[in-house]
Amino acid sequence: MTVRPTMRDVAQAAGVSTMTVSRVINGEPAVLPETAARVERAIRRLGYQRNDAAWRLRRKGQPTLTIGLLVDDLANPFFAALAATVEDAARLRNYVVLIGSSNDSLRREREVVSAFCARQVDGLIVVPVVGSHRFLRSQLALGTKVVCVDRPGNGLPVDSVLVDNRIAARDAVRHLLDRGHRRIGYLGDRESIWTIQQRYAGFRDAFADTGTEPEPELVRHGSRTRAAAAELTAALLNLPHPPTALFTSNDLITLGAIDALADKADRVALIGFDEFALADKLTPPVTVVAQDPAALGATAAQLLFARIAGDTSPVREVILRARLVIRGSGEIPPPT
Amino acid sequence: MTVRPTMRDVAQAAGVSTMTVSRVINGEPAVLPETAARVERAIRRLGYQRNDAAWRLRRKGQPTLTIGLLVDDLANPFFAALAATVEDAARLRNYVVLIGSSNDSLRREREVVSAFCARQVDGLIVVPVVGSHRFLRSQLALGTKVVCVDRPGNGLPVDSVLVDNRIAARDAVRHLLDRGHRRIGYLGDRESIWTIQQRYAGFRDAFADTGTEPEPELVRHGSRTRAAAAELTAALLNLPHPPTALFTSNDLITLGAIDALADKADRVALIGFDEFALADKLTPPVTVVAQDPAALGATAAQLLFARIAGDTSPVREVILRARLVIRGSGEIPPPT
DNA sequence: TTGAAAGCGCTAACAG
DNA sequence: CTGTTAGCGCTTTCAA
Repeated sequence: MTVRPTMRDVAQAAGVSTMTVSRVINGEPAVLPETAARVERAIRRLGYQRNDAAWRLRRKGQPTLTIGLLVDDLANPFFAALAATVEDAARLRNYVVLIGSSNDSLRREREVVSAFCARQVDGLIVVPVVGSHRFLRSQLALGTKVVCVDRPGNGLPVDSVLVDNRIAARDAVRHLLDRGHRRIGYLGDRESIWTIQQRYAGFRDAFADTGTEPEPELVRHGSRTRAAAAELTAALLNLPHPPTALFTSNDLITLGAIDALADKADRVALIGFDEFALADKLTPPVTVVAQDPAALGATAAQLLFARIAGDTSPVREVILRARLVIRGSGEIPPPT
Repeated sequence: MTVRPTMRDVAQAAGVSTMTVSRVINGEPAVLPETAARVERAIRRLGYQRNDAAWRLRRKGQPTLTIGLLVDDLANPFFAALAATVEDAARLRNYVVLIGSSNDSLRREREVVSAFCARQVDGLIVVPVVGSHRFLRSQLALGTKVVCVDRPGNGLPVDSVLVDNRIAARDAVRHLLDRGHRRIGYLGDRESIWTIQQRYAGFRDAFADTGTEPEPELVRHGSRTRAAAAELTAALLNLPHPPTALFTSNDLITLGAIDALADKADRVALIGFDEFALADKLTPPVTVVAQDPAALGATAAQLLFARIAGDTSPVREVILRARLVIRGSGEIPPPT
């Protein structure tokens, strides 16, 4: 609980003025090597460290070399992978990363982003919750750079990095339709989430392309956990006229569906959105729509640091492609 | 790129002194409601936000309400889960979290921790790399609270939260020995990592308990990736006299071993350290030694915030238990 | 109830 | 090469 020594303490100990200490610390050449050595000894002896707050106060406009990253849920491997690449990109540029999870709550998003901004982050990478982002807008006006990732910024004039969720979902469902499935179950997360909306739209698109419509009783929205998804899946499978195939709207829900399928896994087709570890090792191996969270994070970081470096080009929207990884579960034919 | 308005701008706009603005901002009662209202209007109009650096400079000793969290690799689900609970615990206390990965490099650990300390974090939760932590020690002296998690602090006088790796590994290997296995392969991560050392020691303990020793040719250290682990596993399986069982020292390595086992999975027993998603869905389901990363994170956060709040009790070491989750792969008998 | 002056720890600008 | 002065944006102290 020692008091941090100040520059004055160092100056006194070295018998010089604070200016000289400042010069030594900032590596300015105009100091006699002998003096510099004396100062450095004093610094070491006292364990002096520059007071960052005072430094930034004086040399203002200096970046804090800190960015904020707000994801939906850090415990989700998808966001963890995204966060890890952002952190990598940041460290390469001598930046550190403040991290937070919104858990899909606008209130929490606002709280966390405000806390980040109070610490004067130079930029923010945000997986935005649906809703109004007035507070983000005011931060933008103050010069904080913002990039949205995974979901668009809902009217916010900022760069964003997205995945072609709708097309990828459509292609996946078309893959099932092509194999003769008609009764395809849809298992979705909360409808308020943009990516989920897109994937559901793609699900409907695939049907529309064939001039048909999904069976309403096979569409289940709103499962937020693996267990909830398992329950909804079980309910679908227990229908008098159950689905012959399932499309699940994210990794957690895919896991829940797998839980519920159990010994029916080789009879009901399944395509899940999101790659997950060991998908290739299950029986049958699981066909998925694979996104690349690392690419999302890396691209977002690249855009953000370009803006921080002064890039003032028009707002960009980068769309990354997801790809269908065919493994077996999606190729199970409907019963004849 | 607007310049942030200062308190003086607000004071000017409201026709008062900066002191009055300061009082309004800090909610001091001694301000005429009418004046306060005028000031508040000006604040809103200019989009004023208090300059945190200046504030902390003046009211010194104020906490930054920021902690740093350094894990080995954020992309690893184990550390992601740990990080998520730390972040939760922090937010409950109005704290934000700076995050970083060391990737098992002492240099990176030092760089990241230094960067955190330069931002005056109130505390650090660290998964320490092996080696000397002199720089951490100097931070400790300056009053920064530190808690080590997952691995001990190597002589650092700080609280730590660990898992009984050695005992858990011994029990797992004993489980294999009890079922008649003698040729048990060991697949390890880098030996420099404390947890890995402990698990290897437990592996040897189990043999020692039966008065035997592991087969040296079946022990392979140093695989740092899933692919490397798969290669080493394949090499073991291709020996003239291959192992009848495998013990893998963490999740990544377990996955690699599973890759390599492929169609031999129902003939070679396997117990892996670390739980992983879908372990129960593989064929055969995988017996694991399960740790609880959320409990590690929560406990570490609890200890850290207690210290930050002024707890000066003697250094504590909390040991959490890992437990053997029996699923099938670990119960495959040796060929007769 | 409000304001003026001083100073937190540091550095820019100028002297010497 | 080194020191002095002033002031970053804010709050403390004291006076009005």
